[in-house]
Parts: sequence; C-alpha cells; structure tokens
Amino acid sequence: MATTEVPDIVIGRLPIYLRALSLLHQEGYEFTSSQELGQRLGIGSAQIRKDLSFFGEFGKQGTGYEIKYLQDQISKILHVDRDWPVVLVGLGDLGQAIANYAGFASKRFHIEAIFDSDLVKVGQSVKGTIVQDIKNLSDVISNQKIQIAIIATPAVVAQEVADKLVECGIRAILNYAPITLTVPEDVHVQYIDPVMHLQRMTYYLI
Amino acid sequence: MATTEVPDIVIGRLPIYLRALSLLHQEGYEFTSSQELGQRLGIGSAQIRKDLSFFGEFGKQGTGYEIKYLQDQISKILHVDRDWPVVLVGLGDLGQAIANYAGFASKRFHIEAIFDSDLVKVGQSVKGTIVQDIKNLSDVISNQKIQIAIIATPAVVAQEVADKLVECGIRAILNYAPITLTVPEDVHVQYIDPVMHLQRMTYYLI
DNA sequence: TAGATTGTTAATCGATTAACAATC
DNA sequence: TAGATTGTTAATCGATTAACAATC
Repeated sequence: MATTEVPDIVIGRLPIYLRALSLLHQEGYEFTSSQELGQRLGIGSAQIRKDLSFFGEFGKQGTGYEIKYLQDQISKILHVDRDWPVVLVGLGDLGQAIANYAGFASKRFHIEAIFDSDLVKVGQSVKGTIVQDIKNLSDVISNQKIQIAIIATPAVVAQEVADKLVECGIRAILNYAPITLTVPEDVHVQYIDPVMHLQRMTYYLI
Repeated sequence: MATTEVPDIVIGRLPIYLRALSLLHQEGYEFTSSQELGQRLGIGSAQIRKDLSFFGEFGKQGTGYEIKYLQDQISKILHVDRDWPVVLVGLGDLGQAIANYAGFASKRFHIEAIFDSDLVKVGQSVKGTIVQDIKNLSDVISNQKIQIAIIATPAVVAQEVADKLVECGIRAILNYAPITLTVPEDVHVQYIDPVMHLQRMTYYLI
C-alpha cells in the first residue's frame, strides 16, 4: 500500500476494470467480487486484487466490492472524476469521425478546439466547434490550459505536429497517425492503429 | 529458431516493426540496423534482434538488415502478404467512419460486406458496398470464406453480435464497442477504445 | 457460527537486457 | 584487415499466480 511507483501495466488495466464495473452497475448489480470481475474480463482474480492493492483497500472479506464505491475510487485514481478539455489536430475523414464521436464527451473528454492547416476548412463548424488555423494552437492551449491533444493528421506531418504540441505544453497525446512519435519522456503518447490490430490477428489465421 | 510457440507479445511488436520499416523505405533508405530501428521505436536493439530470431535470420553482421527484404519477410510471417476480406457489423457514426477509412484497404484489408439491423440503412451503399440485413450474415461469411469481422455496434448488442459471428465461423474480431467480449479461445479479439487510452494517460496528469 | 472473499506474501513464470563470439 | 552488427546465451528484472491468514 506504500507509494512504490505503480507499474504502468497496472494503470493500463484500471480503465478495463472501470468499464466492467460500469456495465455491472448498468445491469443493476450492487456488489461484485474479484472472481466475478475476473471471469468477465478473462483475468485472474488474484491479479485484480493485487492491482487494486497498490492503491488501498476497497473490498470487504466475505462480500467483495461495492460496485459504485469501487467505480468512484478508480475514477479518482485515474483522475477521470472531472472534465478534461482536449484539442483535435487534423480534420480529414478520421478527424471528422472523432469530432462527431459521442463517446469522448460521455466520459468527460471534451474537444474544445479543432485545428487544420487547410484554410478551406478553417472557419467551418463541427458540432458547434469552429475549426481554427493551426497558427492559433499555442494561444488556445495556454489560454484554456489544455494538456491533452488528439492527432488525426496524415502520418507525414504527425511528428511535426507532435513537436509543436509539446512546445505548446501538451502533456498527453492520443495519436491516430500510423507512426511512432518521438517525444520527451514526460509527455505521454497512446496509439490507435486498427490496422496493426488486424495484422496481429492474421498471424494466427490459416 | 525452433518452433517453440512464439509469445503473443512478440507477435504484437511485428506490426510496429513493419510500420517503421515502411517509413524507412519511404524515406529512401535501403538498409537499417536493430539499433537504428530501436532508436526510432524507443525499444532496445537486443529486443528487436531477439524477436526476429524467433522466425529466422534476416540480417548480416556488419551491415544490418535490408529494409525491403525484412519487410517482405515480416509481412509473410504475419500473413499480410495477401488480401483479407472483412465484414463490418454496425453502421452508426463509427461504422460510417470505418467504412470510409482508406487505411484498411491500403493494407489489404477489404470490407466486403456491411451489416446493420436498421432496415432503413439496408440497401444503402457506402463506397460501393451495399448495406445488408444482418440475416444474410451467415451466407455471406460462408460463401466468401471470411474470417475477420469488425464490430462497430452499440455496446449492448456487441456480445450478441460476437456470438453470431463466432457461430458463422469468424476467427478474428476487431471490436470497437466498449465492452470485453467473451469468445471461444480459438477466436481472436482485439479492442479499439480511444477513451481507455485517454483514461490511462490522465492518471499521470496533474 | 460457517462460508465467502479479501489483501498480501512468497513462489513461479516469463520477458527484457547485457554481453559476446561469430562473421560480414 | 578493422569496424560494425548480427544471433544467441545467460543473467536480470518484473509480472503473474497460488496459497492462506485475516475477517466480514
């Protein structure tokens, strides 16, 4: 229970737990156990208990975990018990889809500004958010104290965009461009590349 | 070099190598080394060499790897040296975006059929592919011998859809619905959930 | 109380890394 | 040849799991 630097792989599982708890809650359950949770997620019950033990004691012997309480606790741990403003860079087909995706706002991630280098797109409005020239990037990020960016540009300009974002003070990047980004080690990057997931599965086919 | 069952985590890195090689190739390079590759990817050079050694010997001492050759070899290993037909289930906003995304076809994954339960959408055409009633699922999959499916339905019906896909013989599922699926162990599932990636990063913010 | 399930320890398992002989 | 880099071994490191006392 000491603050011994929680492994990132453990942090990576917390959102999975949160998602499962959310579902259990929706289904009307009030309590669950590490065993039930593990069953649903295909994870060992011991691992779930161990993961949670990095942060405190959230259960009761004999009865397990109160779903709503555990949800709240994990939300606090992950800092998702608040709204997060986000900037989106790139408004091609992919950027359009991201801007229109309701799933972000429903989890309290709000796209506050959209940037594109194409002046034809600048001035257009997507879901009430006006597309801005990428020249305004720095001002918007510092004025609104935004820490999170989503990159949805072509791969060729993604590194350049990332550099600019880092320079503007962005601390976390969700990158949809199919390229590994180089950033300072205090900046976090996560990748979304559906093709890579498909390529990983075809290894096992035929 | 024996066939000792390659760890899945190694398979998961091959597409990353492939992506980097592709980029190096585009940039006009002809040779690379495990060190250069590792530098770009933030991975140790020893790990890259170890990963590749599961499959054979692809480099030369002193000079490293011929990019084009290594690309071809990894492509063969992953079975992405061929076209793969794919079915898409669910044509909401997300499904629309997936159907319109050029990145799949460019890597030889072709959406051959789209299914939706909404009869209003059935008959519509997206990029030349006509939306079909989900009742035709079984026929299409068996006639075209399709092994890969993409789920882009609401979370509440995703498990039900997955069950049906498995029943029809699907062997690999790319799931965009925010829910952990339960499938037989010979069926592969990969998840795309951008919100989870964001939640993982906010842990480290403020 | 009896049954269930937690939190935690210690053992196991697996993955990463450092080092180096082989060799281009 | 001299320099560079591979493929592989062995050592290290870290993550998962089994087991169980504690306790609701």
